[in-house]
This record gives sequence, structure tokens and C-alpha cells, in this order.
Amino acid sequence: MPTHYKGSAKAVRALNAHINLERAANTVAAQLTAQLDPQGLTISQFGTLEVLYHLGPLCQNEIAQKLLRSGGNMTLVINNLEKQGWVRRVRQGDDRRLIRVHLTPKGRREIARVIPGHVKAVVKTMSPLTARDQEDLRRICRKFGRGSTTNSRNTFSERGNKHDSNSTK
Amino acid sequence: MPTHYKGSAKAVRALNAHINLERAANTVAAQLTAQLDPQGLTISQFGTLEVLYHLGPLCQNEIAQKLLRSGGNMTLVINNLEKQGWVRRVRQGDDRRLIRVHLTPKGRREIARVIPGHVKAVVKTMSPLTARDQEDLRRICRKFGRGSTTNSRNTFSERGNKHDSNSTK
DNA sequence: ATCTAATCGTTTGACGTTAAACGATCTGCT
DNA sequence: AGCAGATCGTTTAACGTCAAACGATTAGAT
Repeated sequence: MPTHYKGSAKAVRALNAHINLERAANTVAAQLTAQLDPQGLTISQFGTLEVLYHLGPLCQNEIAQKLLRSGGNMTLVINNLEKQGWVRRVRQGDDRRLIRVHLTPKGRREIARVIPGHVKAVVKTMSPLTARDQEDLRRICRKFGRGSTTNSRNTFSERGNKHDSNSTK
Repeated sequence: MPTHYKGSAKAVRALNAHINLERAANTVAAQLTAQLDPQGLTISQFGTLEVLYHLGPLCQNEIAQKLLRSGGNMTLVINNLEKQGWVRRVRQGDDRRLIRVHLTPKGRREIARVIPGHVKAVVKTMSPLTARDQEDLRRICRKFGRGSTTNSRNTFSERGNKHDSNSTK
């Protein structure tokens, strides 16, 4: 076994894991996009509505953190949600730099309407994996975790965990 | 607070796995972007140069398939690579619809220069995972592809595998 | 009170991404 | 020969994404 440079096996392992991780995420995201698109929602729009739905009104800054997106990006996404009449911007009285984003009744109906199909789509998308696979995948992926920023964007899962008493020991 | 859906255990498992998969991919991609950016390359540009480097001249169509991107997208990426003088478009004689994309000597130097650092960055990025984790991750992620996405974008790994006679397969 | 530094949301510029429409070209069928 | 349909690359419109620069506002230090 003529190894050319040291660490070759290690490098190959990392490169393979990396490629397959990216591709899997790609595939999964594509399927979710396909599911959301006919509903007239992008993934970012869905994420924003969903986090507001579960956590109540938030400032753009906070939403950006939850969704791991930049501030400038949130401005655009929220602009588009506002055009649809799904959210409303409310300038804060005590600190006028802040803008709190509220779901409108229409937005609340919209997200409530879309969530069940989304859940179903995720379940279906993950169905090539066994339950054990899914748990392993979660465990492994969490190791990348930004040690400090542990619990951003976990609305869905965290809430889910509450409902499901025996899930993550 | 809002309610729960039924079928929760299964749904929660899928939702959790999904979220952590997307976030891990996100983190990994961000680190790679950070590594490539100072070199003046985007991920798509790197991918294109790399696939040409390993497989030789290809048509845009073929590159798009390897990278899992749309045709229109390749036009843009290759435009930008052409501006840098890294690739050259060559209209095919026998079928004038086809445009074969060639690396220029400059482009070849560029990608050869950048690859080692890229490999190092991937190894580092994946380092929170044990060897076993990386193999499990690969095995699990591959379960998503299987239907349509069989063997695109494997340049690197395939070549890598050659280097150590017969390891990961 | 004032000056400075930090924070928040917006804007801009560059790139990526897709889908859809389009012109050029090739192939197959008649 | 000629026409219909397929394939290839390009263009466009719409959205996402980021980083950086910017104005407004607030908090801290002097």
C-alpha cells in the first residue's frame, strides 16, 4: 500500500464524509423547497414565520440569530413577508433602534396551515433512514456544534421534545 | 402554547435529524467558504476548477450534472472563471451546440495551488468527529442519494481512494 | 452635558441559485 | 428536402446570501 503523503487515509475519510454530508443536505433541502414552493413560501420565509409562531414577536436581530442568517438578509426576507401581509413591523418604544416583528392574523393562519404538510414532508424525506440512523445522524451532526451558540433555531425540535417524553434521554 | 401533532415520536425524530443535518452542513460550508474566500474563489468556482482538473475538459452540461447545479447557473460561474482567465470555452466542431470548457495553464496552476489548503481545511473541519463518526456519517448520508443522485460530484473522493490502494470502499 | 463606542436595521454590490423562455443546432422521420 | 422535436447554452426575473458602509439611536465614560 504505497501511501504518497502522510495522513492520506485520514484525508480521504474526511473528504468523503464532507462530500456526502453536503450532498445529503442538498438533497433534503431540495425536497423541502419543492414542498414549500407550491405554497408560495421560501425556506427562509417559512423559518421566519415558524419561529414567530412558536416564540411570539421577536426583533429582526433575534430572528437572524435563530435562523443563522445575516441581519441584512433578514431585512429582505421580512420585507417580502410584509408585502404578503403576513407580518408587521413595530418600532419599540423603549429602545427605538429595535423593531419587533409580529405575525398578523393572516400570517398566523398561513403558517398554521403549512406546518402539518411540512412535518409530513420532513418525515418522508428522512424515511430512507432507520430510526437508529436518524438518531446517529443527529448525534454526529451535533458534534459540529458551535460550543457556545448551542440552542439557536431549535424551536421545532425543542418543542417537539417536550411533547415526546421519551425521545432524547 | 400551540399544540402538538400526532405521530409525534417519529415526527420528532425526523425533525431533529433534519435540523441538525442542515445546520451541520451549514457550518461546514461556512468554514469552507471562509477558507476559499481569501483565495478569491467561491465554492462553485472551486468545484468547477477541481472537476476540470481531475477529469479534463468537459461540456457545461456535464459540469452542471457533476456539481448538481442548473445549466443557467453554470453559464454564470463559467463566465466568472473566464473573466479571471482560468478557463476557456471551446465550441465543439462535430456538434456546434456543445461548448467544451478547458482549464488554461493559469487555471491549472491556480487550482493546484489551492487544493492542498482545501484538503487541510476539510480535515480540520471534520475533526470534531472521530474516524468512526465520519464513516457512519458517510454511510448514513449516502442513503439519501441512491435514486437519482447516484454518482455525481465524486471526483475528489474517487481520486483520493486511488491514493490509498483499497481502503474505504 | 458631551463625546465616544456599541447596537440595530437598511442599503448596496457581488455572487449564487433556480425556473422559464429563447435561439441555435442537431437528429429522426417522412 | 424539409419539418418536428430534442438538446445545449444564454438570458432574465425573482429570491437568497453575505460583507461592508451607513444613519439612527442608545449606553457608557468623562
